[in-house]
Amino acid sequence: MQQASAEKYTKQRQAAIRAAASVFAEKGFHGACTKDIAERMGIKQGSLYYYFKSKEEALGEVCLFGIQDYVGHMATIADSNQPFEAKLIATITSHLSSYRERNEALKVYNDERLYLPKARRSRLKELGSGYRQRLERIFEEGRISGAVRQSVDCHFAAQAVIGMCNAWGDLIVRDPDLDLFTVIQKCTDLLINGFTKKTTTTT
Amino acid sequence: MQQASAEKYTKQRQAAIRAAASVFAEKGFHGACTKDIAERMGIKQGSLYYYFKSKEEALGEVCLFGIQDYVGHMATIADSNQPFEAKLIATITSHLSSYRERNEALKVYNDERLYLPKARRSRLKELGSGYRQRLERIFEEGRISGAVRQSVDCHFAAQAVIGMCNAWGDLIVRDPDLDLFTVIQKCTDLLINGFTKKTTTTT
DNA sequence: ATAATTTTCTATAGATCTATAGAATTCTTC
DNA sequence: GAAGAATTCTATAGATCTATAGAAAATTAT
Repeated sequence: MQQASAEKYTKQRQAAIRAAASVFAEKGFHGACTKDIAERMGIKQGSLYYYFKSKEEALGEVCLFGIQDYVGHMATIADSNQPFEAKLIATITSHLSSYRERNEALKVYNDERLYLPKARRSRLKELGSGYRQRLERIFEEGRISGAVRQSVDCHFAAQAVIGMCNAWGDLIVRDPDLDLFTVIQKCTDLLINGFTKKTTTTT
Repeated sequence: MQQASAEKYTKQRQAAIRAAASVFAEKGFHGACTKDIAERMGIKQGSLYYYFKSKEEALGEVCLFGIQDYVGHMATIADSNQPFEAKLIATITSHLSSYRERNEALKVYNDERLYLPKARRSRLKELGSGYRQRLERIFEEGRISGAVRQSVDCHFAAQAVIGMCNAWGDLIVRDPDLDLFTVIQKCTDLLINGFTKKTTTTT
């Protein structure tokens, strides 16, 4: 009668995950009720449990869906042979594109993932810290190759990029007319060159 | 018998607000229950309603408490006569200091304020957008005075600073041993000079 | 068409949570 | 130490929400 838990990604289950993402994004995990999610799918509350064993499982799936895309992307970027600036741009592009495409799930990942029980969070944590480590590594390599200033703290730099992307992601989500390409350009310029007037001295 | 709603800031009420901040920060608004808050104060659930008319009022007070400090600070900074860089440093210092001092309330403001009903949110919104506008103005003035590059988009720059401060705030909250002064230095350096190698040409 | 499988429905137990009322206690002030 | 005010307590109504069981409907395979 029940199969749920088996991680099949049928079209229906995708729809369930998206519905959950949408409701969680709007009302938060605890604020949302399973009835809302079911209704957004056009089914009744009880039927939702055909797709998820529990409300928490739904949250877990949404979070995973929210990040798996750009986290996967990061592995490719980090392992590529591009110079520092190209890697940075690729990172920002990937992150901001995700915001445009699956902003709801991403918001849920950012805001609600801590409400998951530890057991369910571990996989996410793995992915998240893999992302951060790779980004940090990019900065370290950039420093070695001379593209990044010596005084830059790689740990803080990575955190800064993530923070900025999330802040700009908000703008992107709020204003659907905002041109993604323009945003990416502005952002990378800011990060690479800083605010103040400088002149490049190509090393 | 009841006086609650009157906005008295007695010591007890401050304690109530801090207790609420602590619980909301940990469990989120909907995830927290009034019993948790009361227990953290050492009183029973029902007694909490002596201090707050409702759970929502508690959230509102916590959010206000979380930002009023550095929002107030911003007015002073913006109106002062310092040059651009000094204003930027003062902004970051104020923001990050707030994270160290009242991180719980600040986290609640960031994460939970959207769950407030519109009526109660308006005052917060006013404060928040005042902050943002002043910060944007600082960048505009900096551009006029020549301290900020022409290609910098002030709207995005302000958003970036806010996003970065919040991301760094996370680090500060997570690691209490982190020296605030060091963090502020690293952050401002990153913002002012960017990641890549440049040489200053003092205008 | 019949059987088997998948999906959805209804109804509900069991749990939890907010807000209130009114009594009981502690603190102030004269 | 008695009167009045402030604070906390107990008990509860009324509401809401999750998860489950088992019947019903829809879909697919034989």
